[in-house]
Amino acid sequence: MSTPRQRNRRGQGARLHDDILAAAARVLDRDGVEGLSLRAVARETGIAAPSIYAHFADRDAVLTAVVELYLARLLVTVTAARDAHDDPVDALLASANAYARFAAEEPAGYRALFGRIDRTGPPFAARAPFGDPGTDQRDRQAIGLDAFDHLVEGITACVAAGRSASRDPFADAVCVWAGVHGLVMLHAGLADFPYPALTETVEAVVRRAALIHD
Amino acid sequence: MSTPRQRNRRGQGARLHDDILAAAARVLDRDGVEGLSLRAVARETGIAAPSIYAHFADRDAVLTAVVELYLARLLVTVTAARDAHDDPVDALLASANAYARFAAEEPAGYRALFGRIDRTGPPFAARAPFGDPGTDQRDRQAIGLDAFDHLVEGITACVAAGRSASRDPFADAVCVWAGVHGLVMLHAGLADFPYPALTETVEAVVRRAALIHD
DNA sequence: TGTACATCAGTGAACGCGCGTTCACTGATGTAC
DNA sequence: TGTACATCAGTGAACGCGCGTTCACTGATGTAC
Repeated sequence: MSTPRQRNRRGQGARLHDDILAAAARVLDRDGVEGLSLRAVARETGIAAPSIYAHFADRDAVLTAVVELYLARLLVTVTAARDAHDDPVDALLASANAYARFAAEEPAGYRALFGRIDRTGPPFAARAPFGDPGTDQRDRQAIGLDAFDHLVEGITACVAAGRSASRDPFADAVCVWAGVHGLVMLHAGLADFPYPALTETVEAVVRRAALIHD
Repeated sequence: MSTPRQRNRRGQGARLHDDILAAAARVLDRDGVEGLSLRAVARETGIAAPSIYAHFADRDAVLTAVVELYLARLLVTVTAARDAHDDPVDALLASANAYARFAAEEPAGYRALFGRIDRTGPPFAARAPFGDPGTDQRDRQAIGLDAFDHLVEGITACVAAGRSASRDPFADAVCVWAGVHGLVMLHAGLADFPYPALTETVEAVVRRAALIHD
């Protein structure tokens, strides 16, 4: 951003927060997580680097916020795709495809998501697979976990409809997730490979991993 | 490495090459690809940073060499696991498990492998799926591609033995690879999750993706 | 056997860079009287 | 309506750091005579 921004009016300072976030998302998408420096974000936003500190504690806070934003958008996309179908198999396939397409469109964000979750707290391990939504502190991992719970429920719904032979929806959800995640990561990390079409491959992976029949 | 090394005798300078490589592999394993700086490698080796330039052109060359070493070791491991079985299904499952275990043991190396291949030339796209071993220039990607060809052949062997319903071993090999890759990457990126046992999950993923029956 | 010398393995100091972060500041905007 | 002032949004210069890389060098090892 070479055009210098004009300063916000009084009381509108919070706007810069969102501008920084949007700029950071662009930087992440363009240069990857290792290119996401405070100075790069400041350049992209069109401000001086120290201005960021009025809105984010440090570089890490910016990265965390970008990843949270990405995760929230991903979740909305997947949920919308799922809710567009009544048939549980269609819903499962549609959400998997939405997930894969979203991740494939912004691979750097997707990679950052998993790189980030890595370094944070215990809540994943602390929660039992289906456990305890009472003491749920709604942080990023909990949101991510909810998404996984949705996947488990999606497979369970297929079983209930007589369309899946799964006898352990949790374990099979791990297989589905691994397949889709792996597909996305392969495409992102190894772009020059004669892959079959993404959509068809996602469908095959999900059908097989989730033991869909008929 | 706080103990200063004693210099090699004349004619033995090439030893440092291997020492640097081994030290770089340790650094990669410990600090990840972003921690693999020339100075960190020099510290780990017990030499001054400029000494590296006698053996590697630049930082990138060190990283490339480490990744090549990693890939070569991975290939040996997988091939050995495969060759220990006569039954084609057993061979397929064993090689997938060897792959996954190796990757899970050195996740930073595995990640670096895919991060590296990314940024290099066209040979993956240039080669047709089964094409043209005549003009094969044997570089790193070609080696990686060979590994993928082995996977395709493994599935083909299962089909020939009447143990797989695959009608497109290439496409199904992509599914298998994605599943195993995804599993490894999930474990590496999101360690705090109540995964089922890795070996069982790998086996389920491979059986389903490769359409193994009986 | 002794000595002068070439070679080789490796070093220490220095460079310029981009980074995260701090600090004291500036100048426009709104408000109290 | 005018003016003094507080507040707010944002800046510019500077810090110390680790980095990749360069350069001229050192000192042990082997070799020619």
